[in-house]
Amino acid sequence: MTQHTTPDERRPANRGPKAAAGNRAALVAAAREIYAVHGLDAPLSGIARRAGVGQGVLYRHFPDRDAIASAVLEENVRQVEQAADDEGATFAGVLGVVTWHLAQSAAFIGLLHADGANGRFRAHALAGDLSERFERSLRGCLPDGHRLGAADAPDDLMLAVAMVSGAVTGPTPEERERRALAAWRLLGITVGPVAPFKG
Amino acid sequence: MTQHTTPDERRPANRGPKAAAGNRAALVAAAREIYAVHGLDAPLSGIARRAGVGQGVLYRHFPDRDAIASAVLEENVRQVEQAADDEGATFAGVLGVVTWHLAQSAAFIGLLHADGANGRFRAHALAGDLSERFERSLRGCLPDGHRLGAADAPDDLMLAVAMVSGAVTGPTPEERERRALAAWRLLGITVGPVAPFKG
Amino acid sequence: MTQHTTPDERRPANRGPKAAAGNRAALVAAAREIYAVHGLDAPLSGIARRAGVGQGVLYRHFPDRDAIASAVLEENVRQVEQAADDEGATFAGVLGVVTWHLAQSAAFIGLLHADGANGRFRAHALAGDLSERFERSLRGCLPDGHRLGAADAPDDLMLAVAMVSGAVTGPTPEERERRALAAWRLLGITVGPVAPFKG
Amino acid sequence: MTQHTTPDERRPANRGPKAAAGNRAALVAAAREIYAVHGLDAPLSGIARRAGVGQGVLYRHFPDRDAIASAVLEENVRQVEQAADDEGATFAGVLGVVTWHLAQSAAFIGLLHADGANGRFRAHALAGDLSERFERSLRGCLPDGHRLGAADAPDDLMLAVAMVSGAVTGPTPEERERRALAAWRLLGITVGPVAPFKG
DNA sequence: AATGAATGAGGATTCATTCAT
DNA sequence: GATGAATGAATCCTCATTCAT
Repeated sequence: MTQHTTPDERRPANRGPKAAAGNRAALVAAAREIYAVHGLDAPLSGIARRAGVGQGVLYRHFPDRDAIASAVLEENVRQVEQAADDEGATFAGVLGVVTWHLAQSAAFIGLLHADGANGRFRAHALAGDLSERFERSLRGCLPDGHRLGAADAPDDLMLAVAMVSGAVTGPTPEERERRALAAWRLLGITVGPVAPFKG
Repeated sequence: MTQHTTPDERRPANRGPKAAAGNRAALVAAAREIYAVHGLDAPLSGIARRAGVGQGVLYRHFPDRDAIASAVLEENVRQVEQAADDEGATFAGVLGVVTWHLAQSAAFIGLLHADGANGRFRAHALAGDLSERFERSLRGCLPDGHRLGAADAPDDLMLAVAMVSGAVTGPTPEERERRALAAWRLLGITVGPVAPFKG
Repeated sequence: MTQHTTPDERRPANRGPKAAAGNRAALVAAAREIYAVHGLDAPLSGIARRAGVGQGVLYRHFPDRDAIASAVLEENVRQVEQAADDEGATFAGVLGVVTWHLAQSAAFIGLLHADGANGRFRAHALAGDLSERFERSLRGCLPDGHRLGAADAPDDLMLAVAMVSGAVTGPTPEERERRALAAWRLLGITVGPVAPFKG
Repeated sequence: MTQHTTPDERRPANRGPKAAAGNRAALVAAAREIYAVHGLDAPLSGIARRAGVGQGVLYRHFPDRDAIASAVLEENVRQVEQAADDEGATFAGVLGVVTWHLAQSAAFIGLLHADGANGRFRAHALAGDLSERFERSLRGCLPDGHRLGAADAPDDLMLAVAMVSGAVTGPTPEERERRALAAWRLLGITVGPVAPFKG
């Protein structure tokens, strides 16, 4: 046994290396959509198909299942960071951005507090890194004296996010947003306008 | 000298109909343990193996994947019902039982507000039924004027449970209990002793 | 994502557990033939196909690639053991049996001195065991004073076998037998009739 | 200010035609090392990577898998030829060179008597050519009356080489050399110093 | 009623080979 | 000429599900 391929006939066109960046973006976008519908365990082949690329391209860009999930999450976290770094950023404002992402992407945050306990996501370096970046951004705009900033309960901030995130279910972004807002309200936390961060 | 044609190796003995009930229980127990370790997507074969029965028995008792998950959940819900029906039951007391189950079984509740949005559990009749029974029990001991019983926010009760449940992560029951209690505290809800219901 | 099967239509008949032993034998036979043609790296799927069973059956009987290779080899080794254990067995006679197996199965012996150095066969417990059994049988009928039994060169016996085995190439059993006999002759070792062991 | 449209990221520099010969040599060297570790079935991509060139370069120089293997072998054969052509060359001396190559490169010789029977190397023109050159060199210094030069057994020479080669296994060159020498000894053939040919 | 083997579709992953740049 | 991304077929392996015994 030496090989196993059959180059065969004609190929559907090799769009060349130029396509690399575009392919990566397409894969992340596809993954986001697939995750929204099928969850994090969705077949990778479906992601490649939706992105319109071959299976191999997916593996070239993302060596394993977690890599692509992290890439999806990374985009969310970056938006939150930008919102938090923005001049005049307020805690409520940033929470609005967070809430928007929660509503858009069922997978978001779920990843952040993933612990592998139930075998889902083997928290690895990147996930941990993202989680820290997310927390740092949020904590950065926490006003003095805010109840989530109590010195003797340092976990409360992320716990609250986890609670809201855990309550976010529903088939549509609208329904998820509604539930997220209700959850923040139950916690007595004020949230700004729910919207993506626009520079 | 029982049969003289094909001794047929040796079967582990067909323990007869009497074993049926025992098998069912063994399967549910096995499923609970497997779920705790491997999550809800664990191979069904592993459940049968741990229960010490053949694959066929699993299918005899539970037609599909959800059926066994529901059976596991059913036991949890029944305990909550019993706690709620108990004489002198208090809301805080029942929440203590709920919290105990949350801490024990990562799967619990997660199932209750599963909506299929993330592809996990195709909410079907049984799950819906369990959810209703759970909610009815809880609401039944909600004292007048409790903040989770506001007439204009009927969803708040289950939303709060979902929030706490969503925050419950961690490798050990102890850690999960700790987080659950912290979550109830953040919500300002008083919880009684965390323990299983003992008739 | 929960499942991934589509039981679909009608199945090609489940021949039932009775087929188990037959299937195992068919797999070993198929593997032997496939190995002869395509080498040890031949696709496992081909073995299953030739045996007329599903892929899963192969994996049920043989957990990994080495397991089936060992099973093939085991049959060869057993014949050699029987030949050696036979009353009136002579060294030359046993070598005749060994030579017959060498000529029949290109894979045989190759496995015995596999060392994984070139990444082929990860010598594992079973392979080691087979190798020992083979050597023990051979050494058992080595006459006193035979040049392969020199006390100060204990490796010579297996080395000689490896040399002959290494020289055995060729498309047909006849050609391989011819070369094997020529090799023994070069070594100055007398070999009995080349034939399988018949009890 | 060389081009102003698409700077096109940054290519690792096209080192121009002059690099071609160097690339070829690097590929052969890389292949030799890879083969030693991973065997002849090692991924071609690994060879290109180790050589520090793109995949395309490999295909430019070597149209197929066998081509590169042959190129590796060619270097070995050339050394043997040089040793044989050297003034005052002796059969034992050339065998020393052969033995050195056997010990260094597990792949060597294995290729020479490859016959495709075991699916490894589809003996093709080049391999056949190399085999002939190798045999011619060896036979050229065979002294009259040497037992490997018997007129009625013309195959004995290459058969002996194949036998020794087949016995050469082991993780280190030292171990392989030890076994090779033991094999020659069993054959009663005298071998000169084991070393590469130095002009 | 239980057992556990068989089935085979599905998903993961690897790599030989092509080809735009 | 070189680069290395893209392609996708092939293979591996797992499991849900059926069913002979």
